[in-house]
Amino acid sequence: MTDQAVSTVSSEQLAERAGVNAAKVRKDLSYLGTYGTRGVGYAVAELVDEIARELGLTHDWPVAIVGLGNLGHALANYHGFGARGFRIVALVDADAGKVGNQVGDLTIEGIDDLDVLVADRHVAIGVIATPAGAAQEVTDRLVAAGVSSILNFAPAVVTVPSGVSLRKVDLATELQILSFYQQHRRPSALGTEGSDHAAPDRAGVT
Amino acid sequence: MTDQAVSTVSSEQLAERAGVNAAKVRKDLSYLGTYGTRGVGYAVAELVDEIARELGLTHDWPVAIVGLGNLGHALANYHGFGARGFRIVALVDADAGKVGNQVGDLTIEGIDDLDVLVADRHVAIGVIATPAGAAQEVTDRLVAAGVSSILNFAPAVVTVPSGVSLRKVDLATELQILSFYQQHRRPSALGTEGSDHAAPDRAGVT
DNA sequence: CTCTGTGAAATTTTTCACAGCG
DNA sequence: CGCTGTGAAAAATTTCACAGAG
Repeated sequence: MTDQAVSTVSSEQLAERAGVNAAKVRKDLSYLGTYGTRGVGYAVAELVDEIARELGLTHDWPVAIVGLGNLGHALANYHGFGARGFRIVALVDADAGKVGNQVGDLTIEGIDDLDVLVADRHVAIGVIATPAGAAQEVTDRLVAAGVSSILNFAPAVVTVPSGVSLRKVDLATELQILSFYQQHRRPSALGTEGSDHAAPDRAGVT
Repeated sequence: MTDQAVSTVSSEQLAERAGVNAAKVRKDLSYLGTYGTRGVGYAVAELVDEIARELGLTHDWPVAIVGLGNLGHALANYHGFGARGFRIVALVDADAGKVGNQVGDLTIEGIDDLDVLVADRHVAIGVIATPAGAAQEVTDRLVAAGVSSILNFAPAVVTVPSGVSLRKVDLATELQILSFYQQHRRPSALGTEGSDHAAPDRAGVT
């Protein structure tokens, strides 16, 4: 909407785009302390700012990616990160054959440099894109080095100490969820603008 | 647990591994119609079978990946899929320079062959790994060709007709969620076995 | 008039707690 | 005994519905 120079938006419009109830939009935004204008709606620019602030996107979060296989490369090249304030500051791989290779602006570094590099560049978020077998060890090393948020793409369950945030993206799980719906496809479908298992995630707290 | 030849498991044990309450495990499993044995627990093999059946993993779901950039390659090479019954049967890209390239066992095919290929190989699930700009068009073509489930990795919102399942994995969103927790990090952390925003997804219905 | 902000109601989810089976 | 299955209670989320601000 910002791109389209829309200046204000109603809860009804936001609700339609998000596929939810308008009351929910208003209730949720009310928790942000965001004030819309009665009779008008929400100022788009203001709303974007307030949400960015609440999500911590006004801070700068240096990210390190560990594991430069296909997925690691995909993540390293992914433009969406920079656009939302995440700065990739290090690419790390255990394979000596990859160390020294250039990926975009960055050079792949060895896993032995992890400690130094995390400290020097104030890495806040570690992304695990290693094979499953290496995931726990890499996680431990990242945490030991001071990283407090981990995003795990490896198909392995890893555990972290209390106080460290952990999220896991499991590609196969996503397919399983689709498979579940395919399996239970209703004879007559509901919904207006298409189906919607696209709803975002739930999450617990540390 | 199957790998470790564990024969039975209690709701308490499952709950600990999943990071939830034991009563929830029992309640949830009760909806499956799965019967545990009182005083003993659940038979691992039986539970795995019943869950697989419920999720539709006993069926064979042919998958087509569209867009063979880094992410597409990562997905094509990702072993977790086959392990859970998803068979990748086609790789499609619009770039003539990529068509004919081999990735694993498959050869990249042109987007113009999409219709034929979806029909011939009974593709049930389409994975979008294209740039954002191409996502909606590719989705439309997949749907027109008969694909009824879409997993969208492109950083773009796509819409599908009613009756088609859609999920979106947004890599930047995952980072934003971590950033939110980092921002709101409690001075004293809770939880025993580490934090847990690793909780799975919510989902709506078609 | 329109559209927000929000108490209150409705609904859904989660947890408790315990009867009862093996 | 130990652990499931499940009503009932508790908690959380979502929706309703409307007073009131602009």
